[in-house]
Amino acid sequence: MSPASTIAPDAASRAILDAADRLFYERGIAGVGMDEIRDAAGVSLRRLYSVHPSKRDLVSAWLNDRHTRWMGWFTDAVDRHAADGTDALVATFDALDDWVDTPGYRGCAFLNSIAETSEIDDEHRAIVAAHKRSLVEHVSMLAMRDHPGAPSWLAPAIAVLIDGAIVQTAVFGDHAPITAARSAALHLTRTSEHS
Amino acid sequence: MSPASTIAPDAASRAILDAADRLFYERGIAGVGMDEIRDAAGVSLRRLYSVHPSKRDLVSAWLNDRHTRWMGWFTDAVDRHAADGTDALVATFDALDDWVDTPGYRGCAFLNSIAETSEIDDEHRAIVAAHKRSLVEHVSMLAMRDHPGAPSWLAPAIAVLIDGAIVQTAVFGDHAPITAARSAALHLTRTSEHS
DNA sequence: GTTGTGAGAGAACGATCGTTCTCGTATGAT
DNA sequence: ATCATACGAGAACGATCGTTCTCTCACAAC
Repeated sequence: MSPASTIAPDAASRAILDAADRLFYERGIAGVGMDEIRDAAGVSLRRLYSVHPSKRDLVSAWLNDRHTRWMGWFTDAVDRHAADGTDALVATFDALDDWVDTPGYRGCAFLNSIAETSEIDDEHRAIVAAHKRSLVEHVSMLAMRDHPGAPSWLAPAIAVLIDGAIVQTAVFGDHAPITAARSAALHLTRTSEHS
Repeated sequence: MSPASTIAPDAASRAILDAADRLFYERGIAGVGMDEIRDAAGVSLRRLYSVHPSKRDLVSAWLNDRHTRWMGWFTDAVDRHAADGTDALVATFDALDDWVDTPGYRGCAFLNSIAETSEIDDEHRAIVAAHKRSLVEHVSMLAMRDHPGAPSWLAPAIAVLIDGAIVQTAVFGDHAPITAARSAALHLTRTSEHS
């Protein structure tokens, strides 16, 4: 049987990362074999290993790729929800509301990935910590822009509410934690200035 | 070589659950083999399987056991920190502060366990959801007792802050998220009555 | 046309791990 | 004392999976 046509290198890379994203996110890293990534990406195992020499490497590449895509989506979604005058810090929870409705929602891929990392995998942990730091920094930027007089704990507290809402919605399967977090954020942004 | 003396059944059960708790929590469920549980518990594989017919069963038993022990510790720690007049809802973060200093802290064992569960494991998910519901209910009880006039979103928002603080401290490795969450909780409990 | 290179298909290998089986022995009943 | 049962020790089995290897063919250069 003749081999299937070879895909262009960059298209193959994209297909691999897309397959990794879908499978790793929905079933966990340990729950997906390289064979399944190969099948879903439509590449050969040989090609897969030539692009990512190990599963660890593939996971790192996936996390980095997802980081840029998720942060892009998040900042856009917050801007969109803040466009009608909603406070940007409060709008972060409207963005989360959209996300949770996505089919296959399973919480935060980054938190999930370190939770299942047995022993210490410094590389993956570092990527996850950088991602979360990114999130906290974006929230801080919004807070400094819209609430310059707010206490210094406001932005990190909003970030804590965001992560808490993400994990609780994954556990409970409903929007209630986001709704409660949004109410708290609304209250905090309205009453914490100059305190 | 003569076999080691057989341990009494209930002592063996306790040793198995203690070993499972230490190993599963520190290295993840998939990262620990039944052989290691056997070694750490000091029982034979035969006995281990006679008490828990499968690893799944052992994980369920471990989660249930940890649930009762963790909730007992948590409620006690909150009471202890609230004894000096600190608001009970705020004291939850003082309790978390103690926990995070524990050597080997790796965040919430329940959240970690569902994060690494590939596919859908309904049994474990149900235990985790029940645990988190328990936590939310305890916080609600404290809120109704000490802040009867508070809005209905206060207790679930505090619970979101608790879970967010737990996961962020695990990611960042410092107390900052707990400190910020505590400040937010303090502000919320002081200003949200009757609103 | 010949030849060399790169890659697809998928078998194979080695390690890990959940689970079961075998064997030998200690213990308790008769 | 004999025998049956229970159980510890640990080998063995089977499945899974990350990784590599082999075989083959397409295609480009000369």
